[in-house]
Amino acid sequence: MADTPSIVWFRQDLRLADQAAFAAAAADGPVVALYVLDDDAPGDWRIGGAQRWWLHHSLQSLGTSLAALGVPLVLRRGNAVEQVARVAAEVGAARVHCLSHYEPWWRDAEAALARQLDLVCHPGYLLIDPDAVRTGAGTQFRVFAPFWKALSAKMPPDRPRAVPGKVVGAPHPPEGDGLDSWTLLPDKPDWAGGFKDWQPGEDGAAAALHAFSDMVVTYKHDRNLPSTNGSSRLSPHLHMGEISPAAVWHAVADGDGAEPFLRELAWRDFTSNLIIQLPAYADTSGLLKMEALPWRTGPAADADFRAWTRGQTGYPIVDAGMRQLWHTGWMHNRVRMLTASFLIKHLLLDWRRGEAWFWDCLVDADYGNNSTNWQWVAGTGIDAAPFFRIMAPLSQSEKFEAAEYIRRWVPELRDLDDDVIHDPHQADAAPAGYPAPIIGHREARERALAAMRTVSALPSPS
DNA sequence: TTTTGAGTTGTTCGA
DNA sequence: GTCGAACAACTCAAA
Repeated sequence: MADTPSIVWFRQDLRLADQAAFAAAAADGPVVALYVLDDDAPGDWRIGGAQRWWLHHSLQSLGTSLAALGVPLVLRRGNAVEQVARVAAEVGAARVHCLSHYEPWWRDAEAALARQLDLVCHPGYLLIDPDAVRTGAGTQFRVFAPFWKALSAKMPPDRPRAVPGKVVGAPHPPEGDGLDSWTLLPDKPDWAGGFKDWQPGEDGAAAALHAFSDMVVTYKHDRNLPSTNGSSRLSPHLHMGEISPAAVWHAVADGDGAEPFLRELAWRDFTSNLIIQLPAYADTSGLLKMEALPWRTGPAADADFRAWTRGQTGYPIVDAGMRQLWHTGWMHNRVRMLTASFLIKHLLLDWRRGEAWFWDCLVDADYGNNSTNWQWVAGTGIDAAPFFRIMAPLSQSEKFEAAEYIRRWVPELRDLDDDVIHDPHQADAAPAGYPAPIIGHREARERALAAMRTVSALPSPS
């Protein structure tokens, strides 16, 4: 064990258990723990408002856990490459350990740092190293089904490792910022009051996994019902790396009926594969000809967008979802599809506007997942859905039994019966305070189909 | 190289 | 009410 310290560079891996970079640094000698808030490198995809709330609490949790081991968490703000290099110079670090991350700005940062110091990138954000899942031709997959087949053949992942038993802090840790000085929490107004059911941090992640492990059996069915608590709600914990996907896999894989959930877990891996192949996927259609779609713009379109963000479209299931998102930083997955489809198809607004809104509002906002899912709904992605798949919000609301969900998030409709709450205007049951539908379903559907046809008729640019 | 089968999550219409 | 067919066209992955 050397006397010179090593740095653990934390990013979306804010945990101590099954954290290969932390374990490696602890084995190397004295440890300096570092987190850098870099708002410039990601450009428009800097951490959004809701996730900043989460980050504050997760860093607080990590800092407490590290302090108990005698290692302060050093906080720096600015260009990540510069800050990591500067701290390495300040403490005379021999080496920097981190987990690999796959957002384009992180891949750039890792490459830049590797040129100027001894950077060791460890696996652990995904179930498996993206390089390890390949087609027969040696390329990375672009279709989920064969990707899943190839990935699951290499499962299970290694058993998660415990927190290292022996950790020594560096004798003279560098100065850092105070967490409060970053003002990650909302102030005026404090819109995070509805976030109180979340428990960010490694302990909260473990508790969420424990709670979910009994529900895996019913996941396949219940996950589609917004009124039912059938989701894992692990997404923000996984995004922040408060728990490893390997730990999640092992907690549920031996139970009955685990496969549907494990497939969802593997989607994180798949979307990381996609953004490695297509780094600009959040900004550019996977199908180039889709860039010619005639999105609505102008004041009327902007007003419709505002109505969508505020949950004032007159479609109860859509409004319930958008309000849940605003109040809790999370939205049920079925409703994410419905609200996204509504923005894109019914309102004919560019999918990137919705993507950016979700990015700012979701505590689980993730570059690969968010872009892949929006492009899937839009039909612009490389895994394009058929253009005629236009979700019908009213029939989906009935099919997936969303009445209680609507009552919870659209209190104006609280007193309506199940048979009218999905479409109160049709039954002439809407109370005065609830807006009329922003557009009729049939009319919207036909407009969307016409718009899609204009690009389908075009030759595909090659 | 060519061929073949398949692709997360749907909706509408008409028999 | 239930059921099957139609809704397009393209790319990917593997044989």
